Parts: sequence; structure tokens; C-alpha cells
Amino acid sequence: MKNKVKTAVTPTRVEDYPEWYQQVIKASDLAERSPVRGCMVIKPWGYAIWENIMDVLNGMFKATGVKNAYFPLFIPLSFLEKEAAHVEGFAKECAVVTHHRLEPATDREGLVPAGPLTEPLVVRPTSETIIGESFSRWVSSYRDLPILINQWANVVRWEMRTRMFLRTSEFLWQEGHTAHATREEALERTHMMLEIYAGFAREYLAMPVIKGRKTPSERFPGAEDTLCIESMMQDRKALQVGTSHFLGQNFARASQIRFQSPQETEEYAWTTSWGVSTRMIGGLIMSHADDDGIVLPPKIASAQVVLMPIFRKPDDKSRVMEYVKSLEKELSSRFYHHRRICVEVDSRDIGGTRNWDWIKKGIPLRVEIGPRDIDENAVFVARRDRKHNDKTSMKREDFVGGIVNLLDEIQQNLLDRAAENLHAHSVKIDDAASFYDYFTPKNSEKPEIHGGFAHCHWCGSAGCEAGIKEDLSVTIRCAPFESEAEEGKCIRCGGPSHSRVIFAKAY
RNA sequence: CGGGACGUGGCUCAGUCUGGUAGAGCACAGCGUUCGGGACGCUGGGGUCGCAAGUUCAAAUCUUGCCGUCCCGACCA
Repeated sequence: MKNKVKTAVTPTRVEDYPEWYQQVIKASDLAERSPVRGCMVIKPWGYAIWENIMDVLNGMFKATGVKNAYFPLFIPLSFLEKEAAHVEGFAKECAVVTHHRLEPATDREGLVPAGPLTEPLVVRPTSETIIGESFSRWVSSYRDLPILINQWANVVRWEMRTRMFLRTSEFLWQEGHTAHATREEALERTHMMLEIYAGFAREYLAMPVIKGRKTPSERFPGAEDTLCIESMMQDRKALQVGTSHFLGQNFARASQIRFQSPQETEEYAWTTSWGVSTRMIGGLIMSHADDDGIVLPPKIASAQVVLMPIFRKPDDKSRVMEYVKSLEKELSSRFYHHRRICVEVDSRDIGGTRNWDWIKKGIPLRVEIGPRDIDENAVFVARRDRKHNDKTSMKREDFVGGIVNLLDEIQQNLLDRAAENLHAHSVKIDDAASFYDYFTPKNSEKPEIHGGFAHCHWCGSAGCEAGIKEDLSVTIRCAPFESEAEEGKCIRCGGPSHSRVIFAKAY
């Protein structure tokens, strides 16, 4: 251990990936655990990322005609019961409100629930049913369609096992709900939103994703078809980053969303729903963070640059601060991909700790400014995608003028690295022995990072899918759209297959 | 809900076996010296030892119950 490089986060990814993940969140000040089981407090540095995600996606959604609205947190139990598959999928994880009042307890100190509700209310695990009820009243003619609605909300799913950002009992998300006159139009919308998610993940989160279709067993409860984008984390596990569902007429029937067609017949509408959640932030961490903390892609970063004034003598302070203030103003007035550059100024005199704080927080650019720089009208710049001591002096005007390019370069670099990870650990496997070998860690006690995305043939039977899951905890992430037709034999049973699907361990 | 580990200042932990009334390092605050750097010295603040019962003259330490956290499974964005 004597030559071991000191890292800001311990353990490192290689040493203990799950623990590393927790420590990165702590070190980067994104979030903390809450007193409520399975819930989290998203701190300002983490919430700013979510705000940026909301900002960009809102623009993308609205450009396709989607409007935002808000529906109730509470859903009458009877609504949830309307769609059979939906109930079955969500019943186990619903939080239920049964009372509307608290009273002093008679047998002890404290309060007890009183005033039972005539009908229990479910805290929304998703909003198809209650939005469907509204849609049913909003639609009577084909002229009322399509309805294109999105809401930003919190939802609750009572999970057995939680992980910060990746799976919490309460999480923040966006859920889009649309209703259409035709199957084709609803299908088109389902694909359109998946494309938006894929583009967003790639261009903003610097996460390369694979677009594909879920198998029936992984489908959204009540959906006719579920499309998804899957990304590979640094431990080679898959993370579902977003989903888009074609709901057919299932929910329209359940919620009575009917309309009169041009031919004067009564029809059920065709609906879709699609969402991404704060889970994306977990994906961001596991895609880009290193052993010194998180690494934020500039386009979605809480802030793009921190200015750190350095003064050795007291009389340096005023001229350094003046220079820093003017630089802050100059940078803040510039735009980076339609948003103002967000600048932090950290003038705490706490030595190297200050620098490492910002490394751990993953800010793309760290700029040191001292008397020497001012004399040369320069700045001293470090990039988060390079080593911590790799710093270069730049002329102030070059830095200010070139900051957009510099940020773009970092953004691109992160995407390239993530893409490299994806490609390096994607393989085609055609025999069962290799498949089992690929997904079996050498150290079963404490599994090392292993596996990846295995592109294999699958006969389409749920039995083969379940068998593999049983044996290896490996699931079919999706049938990728880009997977071309190819004859082959199922990796498990040898039965005929016409294209490959992706097997992987998943979050 | 099963299997394992663990709950002691903000963090990491020692102390628990062999009960005697709470410690270290880091972090925090003040002062000074440093400093393009994860610095150093001095001084100081902060803990009913997860909760509750029990045993005892005495419990962080022993007993029982409960709660919570993390890891591994089953369930899921």
C-alpha cells in the first residue's frame, strides 16, 4: 500500500464499488440520508443538477407541443383498481393514507391517527389512473386530440431496498401522458420521446445509451410496449435511464377516455406515458465520477467554473478580489448552450482543502487567481477531466473568449470516455459456457468488477429469460433497435432466434 | 421479508471479552506562523456511547426486546 495514490474518496471504485458510490455522494455534497427510511435530502449542489435537467427537458418537451400541468398526489384506491395489470404491478409498493386527523393517544404519550377515510388514498406511484380520469372528461371529439401533458412531480414507491438517487422510496421525476386518436400517432409519440431522452442523455449527461424494447416480463404494468434507454455504468452494470410506454387502449378503457371519430363512431383513445427521474443523477455519478469525487458534464453542471483567489500578503487582497469580481461578472454574462455560465467564487482561506472541495464536487473548471496572474493578466486553470495537478496558465482574454470551447471539450471528453467503457465491455457471446463464465466473478465472496453487455441470441421464451436470471442475476435489458436481423440459437435452450438482445446485470 | 456485518462528538474508529462513570485522529472555532497549498503551533467548543426494559452499589461494557444503517438475495425508475 505504500505507493498507493492518495484519493479524495475511499474506498476506490476497484476496492468496493457500492461503498465508493455512497462516499462520492457524501464527498460531493449532492445529497444526504434523511431521517425517513429510504428517503433522501437533495442538497443545493445536487438539486441544481436536477434544475438543469428540468430546464433542458422542458424546452425539448415544449418544442413538441407538450404542456405542463399538475395532478394530485393522492389517488383514490378505486382508480388504481381499474387496470388489472397496473394494480398487480404497483400494489405491493403503494403507500396508503387511511386517516385524516391525529388525536392524543389514550394509552401513552403522543398522537394517534383518527378520522378514518371512507376510501383510502394511495400516494401516487405513477399517475396514469388519475390523469386518465381527467383526460376522460377533456376528450369527447377527435378534434380534442391529441392531448399532450407532462407533469414534474414526486412519486412514492415503497421499495424494499433503497440506494441514493438510484432507488429511493420517494423520488422526483417527470411523467408525460398523451392521448391520441390513432394507434400510429401514439406509437410515433412513444418513439419520439425515447429519441428525446436518448439525445438528452448523450448530449447533456454525456451518457451514451442504447435504445431498445423491453421484453414482456420487464414491461411497465399495463403497457402494450415499453421502450427504454439503457446505459453502462463504470462497474459494467446496466442502468435504465428512461422509459417510454405505448399503453395501447388499456388505460383508455380503464379510464373511459372515449371520443367520437370523424366517421361518427365511438372510439377509445390511444395513450402513452414516458418518464425520467432523479435516478439520472445516480447514472451521472456512476458514468463519470472517479476516485476523487464526481465529475460533472459542463452542460448540466451545478456550476461551470469556480474562481479561487489567492493572496499571500494582506495588501494583495483588494486587488486580487477586484480582479476576481470583474472576471466573475464577465464570465457570468456569457452563455453556454442557452444558459448563463454559472460561476462560483470561493475566497475561503483554508489552503489546499478549498481546491479539493471543488474537485470532489466535480466542477468542470477550477481557476486560481493570484498576484502573479494579475501581473500577467492571466488565470491559472485546472480541468476536472484531467489530473488534479495538471494546471495551465492562460491569458485572461483567451480563457474568457475560449471558455465555451473549453467546456465543450470537457463535455466531449466525458462522452468519449463513457462510450469507450461501453464499447470495451460489450461482447457477442454465442455459447452457454462462455456466457456463464462471462457473468461469474472470480471472487464470489466479494465480486470484482466483471461482465458487461452481452449481445446474445434469445428464443423469446420467458422461461429462458427467467432461468438465466435465476442462475446469474442477469436480465435482458432490451432488444436494441440497432440490432440487425441475424439467425442464431438461443443462448440457453438453443432454439431459433432472429436477432440479438442485451443481457447484463442491472441496477 | 430471509442471510451477514454494524450502531460510541460532524467523520473514521479505539474502549465492550475481563462492568468503576468516555478517548484518539480528522473536521469545527479563536489567535499566531505559513501557503499557488490537501501546512504547522497553541487554545477551545462539542458525546444522556441507536432506543427501551432488566441484572448490579455501579452498565458504552452483561441479558432481553425493539429501531436503524450497510452488504448479499427476492421486488422495482
